[in-house]
Amino acid sequence: MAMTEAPGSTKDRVLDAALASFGTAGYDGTSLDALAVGLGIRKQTILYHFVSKRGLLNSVVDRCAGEMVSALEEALVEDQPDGDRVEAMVRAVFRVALDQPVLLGLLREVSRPNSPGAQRLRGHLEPLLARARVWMEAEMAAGRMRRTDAQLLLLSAYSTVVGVATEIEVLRAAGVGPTLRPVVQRRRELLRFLRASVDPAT
Amino acid sequence: MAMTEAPGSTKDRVLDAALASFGTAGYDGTSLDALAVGLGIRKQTILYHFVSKRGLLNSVVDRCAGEMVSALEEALVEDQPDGDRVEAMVRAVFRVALDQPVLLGLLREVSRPNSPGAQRLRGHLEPLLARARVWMEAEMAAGRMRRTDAQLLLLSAYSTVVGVATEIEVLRAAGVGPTLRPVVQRRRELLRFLRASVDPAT
DNA sequence: CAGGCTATTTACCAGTTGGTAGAGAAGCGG
DNA sequence: CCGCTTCTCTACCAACTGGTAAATAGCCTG
Repeated sequence: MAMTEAPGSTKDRVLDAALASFGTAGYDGTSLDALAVGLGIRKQTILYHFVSKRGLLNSVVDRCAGEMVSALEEALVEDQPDGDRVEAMVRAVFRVALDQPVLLGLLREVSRPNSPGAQRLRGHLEPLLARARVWMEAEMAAGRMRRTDAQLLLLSAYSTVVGVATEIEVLRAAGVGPTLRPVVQRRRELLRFLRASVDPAT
Repeated sequence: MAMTEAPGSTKDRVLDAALASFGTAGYDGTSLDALAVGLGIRKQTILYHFVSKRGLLNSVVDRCAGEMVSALEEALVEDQPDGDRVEAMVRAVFRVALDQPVLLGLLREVSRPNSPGAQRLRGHLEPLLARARVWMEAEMAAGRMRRTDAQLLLLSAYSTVVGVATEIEVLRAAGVGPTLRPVVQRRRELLRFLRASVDPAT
C-alpha cells in the first residue's frame, strides 16, 4: 500500500519544488532538468514518479486544490450556527494564501484559458462552487441576501483572490516589501465588497 | 525616416501576432518558429526586426503600454471640470480591455514577479501612477477624499483590472460565452468599491 | 548602371527540451 | 538463495529552442 506518502519522501520533495517552480516561473518556464538538479536527483527519477511533465503538473494541482478545498470545508464546518459564513470562507482563503504564497502563484498560472491543468483545477473547484451557488440562491429566496447573479459574484471574488497573488508580487517588485498590511487591507476590502453585494437593503 | 510603421507592414503584423501569443501562451510558451510559421514568414525575419525574442517582447510591451497610457490621458483631458475623474479612468481602461482582450492577457503575463518585461512595463506606468498618487493626496488634503493609502488603493484597482482578464477567460472556459454583461457588472462593482474607498463620509 | 540601404531569405549551430530503454540496487517474503 | 517489486541511476535521442553568418533580391539616389 502506498498511503499518502511520507512528507520527506522523494515524491513529496519533487511536488514541493514543482509547486514553487510552476507557481513562479510557470509551466513552460519550468524545466524538469533544472528541477532535478535543484533537488540533487536525476530527471528520470521525476519521470518515474509522475510519468510525464504534464502528469507532474496534474499531481501538483491535485494536491493544492485538495488543500484549498479542505481548508474551505473546515471553515464551513466549524462555523457558528448563523455566523458570517462569507467572512469565514474569505478568512480561510487568505490564511492559505499567506501560509503558502506559491499556491496563489500556481492558482494564477493555472487559471489561464488554454493552460494545461486549467480544466483539472476546475474539476476540483466546481463542486464547491456549485454548493456555494445553491446556498446563495437559497439565501436570496429567503430574502436574507440581495438578489444578484450568484455565479458572477463568486467569479468576482475568485478573481479578486487570484489578483492578490499578482498584487503581492507587484508590491515586492515595487520595493514595498512582503508586508502583511496590504494583504490584510485587501481582505477587508473584499469583505466590504461582498457584504455590499449581498446586503438585502438595496 | 521610419515613422511609426504602416499598419500592414511585416513588422506590425509580427507585433500583432506576438501580442496574441504572449498574452495567451505566455513568454516561455511562445516560440519564434511557431510565430513565423503562423505569419508565413521565416523566423529570421522576426529577429531582423527585433534583434532577439526579448527585444520582441519589449516592443510589444512598449506599444501596449503606449496605447493604455494615451487612452488614460485622453480620458483625463476630455474630462469635465470636476466630473468624476475616477469614473472616466475606469471607463477608459475597460474600454481598452473590451476592444483588445489580448492586451489584458499580456498585462497579466507581464505582471508576474520575475517576468521579463515586468520592469519595462513598470517604467511605462510609473509616471502615470505617480501623477495619480499626487492628485489623490491633494484631494485628501482638501478633504474631498477619505484618508487612505493612495498607493495601496491604486494597486487594488490595478490588480482588479488584471483580474478581469482572468475572469473573462474563465467565464468563456465555463461556457458562459463572451458576453458583455459580466464585464459591465465588474466595472460597476469596481466603481462602487472605489467610491466607497474614496467617499469622505467614513 | 553603380552603390548603398532595407528587407527577407537559406543554411547552419550549439544547447536544451521532454521522453525512452535498460541496468543496478535495495528491500522483502518464501 | 530466489524471485519480485520499488526506486534510482546511466546512457541516449529526436525535436525544438533562440541565435549567427552570409547570400539574395528590390529599391531609391546619384
